[in-house]
Amino acid sequence: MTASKKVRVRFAPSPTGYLHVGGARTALYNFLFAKHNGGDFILRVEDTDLERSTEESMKMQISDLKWLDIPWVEGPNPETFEDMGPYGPYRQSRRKEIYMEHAQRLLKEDRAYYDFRTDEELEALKAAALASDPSKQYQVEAPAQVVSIADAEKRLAAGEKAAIRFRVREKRDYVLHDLVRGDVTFPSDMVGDFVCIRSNGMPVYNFCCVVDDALMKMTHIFRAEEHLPNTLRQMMLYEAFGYEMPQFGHLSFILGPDRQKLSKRHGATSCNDYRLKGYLPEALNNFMLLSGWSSPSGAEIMSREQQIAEFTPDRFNSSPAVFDTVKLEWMNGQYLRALPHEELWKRVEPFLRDAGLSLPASSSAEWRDQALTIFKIKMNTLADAVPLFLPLDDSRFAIGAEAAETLGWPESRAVLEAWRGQVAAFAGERMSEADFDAAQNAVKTAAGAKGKNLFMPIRVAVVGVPHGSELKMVVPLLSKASLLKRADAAIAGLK
RNA sequence: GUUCCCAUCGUCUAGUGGCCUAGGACACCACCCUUUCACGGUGGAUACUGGGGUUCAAAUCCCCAUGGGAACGCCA
Repeated sequence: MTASKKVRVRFAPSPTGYLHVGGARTALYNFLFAKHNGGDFILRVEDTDLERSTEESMKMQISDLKWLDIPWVEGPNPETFEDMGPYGPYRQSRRKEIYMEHAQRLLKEDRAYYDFRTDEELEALKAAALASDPSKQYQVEAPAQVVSIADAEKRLAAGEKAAIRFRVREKRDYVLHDLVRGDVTFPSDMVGDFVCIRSNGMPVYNFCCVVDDALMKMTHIFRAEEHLPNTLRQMMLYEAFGYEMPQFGHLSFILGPDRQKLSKRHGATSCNDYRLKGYLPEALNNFMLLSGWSSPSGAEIMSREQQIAEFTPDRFNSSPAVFDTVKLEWMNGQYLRALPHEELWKRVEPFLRDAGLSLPASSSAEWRDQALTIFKIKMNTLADAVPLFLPLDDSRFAIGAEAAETLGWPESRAVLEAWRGQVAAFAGERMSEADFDAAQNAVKTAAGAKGKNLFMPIRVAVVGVPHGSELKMVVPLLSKASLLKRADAAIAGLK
């Protein structure tokens, strides 16, 4: 009673596509809960749906979990995908014998029975029941004469198919002490005799879930709210097996802006989508953490350590949360700007490479540092780096359409020509900030322009557009030859 | 239809009977910083779904209504 067991929690996705943000949040919560309590976080693959589960999906989800830095100590090895841990196998498709043994147990104790009825027969029963009393919810019941185990085995051996159904016996209330919702009372007649093993021999979700959670010694189950009504069946199963129930906590949904459950038609919903869009896993984690849970300290941006330290289930919010991508973007910008530049470059670089940018000067650490200093201010996602770095690629440089107005100003010609002259006269390879200031002053005097009439044309002659980062910061990133070519292009664009 | 869950600014949320003329964050607006755009800073506008109770006192407890959602599968 007093000696508390080691906390064991799991994330149990079904591998039918990418990892969804809702699933990722569930994984995160379980992981943080385990860490907070010095327990273990386990990954179990629920692939009993042969139709939809694929090996490929499992690997994608594992990859997403790795990207999010949510590691598990038992489950498929993240590299080899082979089971690791003492309670395996961790894929339900490989645990069939275990489920069958449990089903046999239920059969012997008359808590379950073989059901040879066809779908059509069951349908007819339902229709008849509804016809006699339409106000009552129809539930499947055992036939008056259940086939004996011995007879059933003979018929099975002869090739007939039967499902194994759990027998819901007495009518009474079941009360679940939910960690998120408090006490929830389910009347037992909310469900009929439900299938444990399909006639094709595959066990069904609620059955596997109980067997696995019990055998894998789970102490707590945090899962999505949609499973709440399932819990009644699971409670019945725990009771029939005599297994101790873990503590449950049913998390509220993540919704789209239309307050419908977040789904593909809302756009980006998988972690992979966000990875591709240039979101940082730290930011996505932090954001998911805060939709459905709040920090007792009121913190918003939280380190992993702080998250673990503060994570307790009494902070769950029982109402659903709309996934606010605008706030996620803000948060990503916060994380991104806080990254050391070497690290930020490592993350930005693949996006620049994928965009086909050629930036020879980026081999210099100093150049990278300078470029990130000025560009990260304008970035919220890693992908935002592409249009920012693009003008630095000589082969991609072009005078943008937004430059037309600036190039039409009367003093622009004088400014551009003076600027070109300054660049041409410059003796070094790259201007420093001071060099640029001096050159700009000279242009100011020569062309008699000041304010935006001065620097906007120059900016056009540097990056191709009139708005952007501070010139004295950008100019040192470009070579003299490059600046010269650009000035020529701008002059050619004059009215 | 039956059962279950949920209900505070546009959004994420704080709030567990008096500290609430309801706090924070994003977004929005204004101003400051800034020779542009951003970043940053300061300030502002905006919410307890409705109705009944309980109580000296209710965003907080109870009931009803309304609205939203889920489950009711040999899907998970």
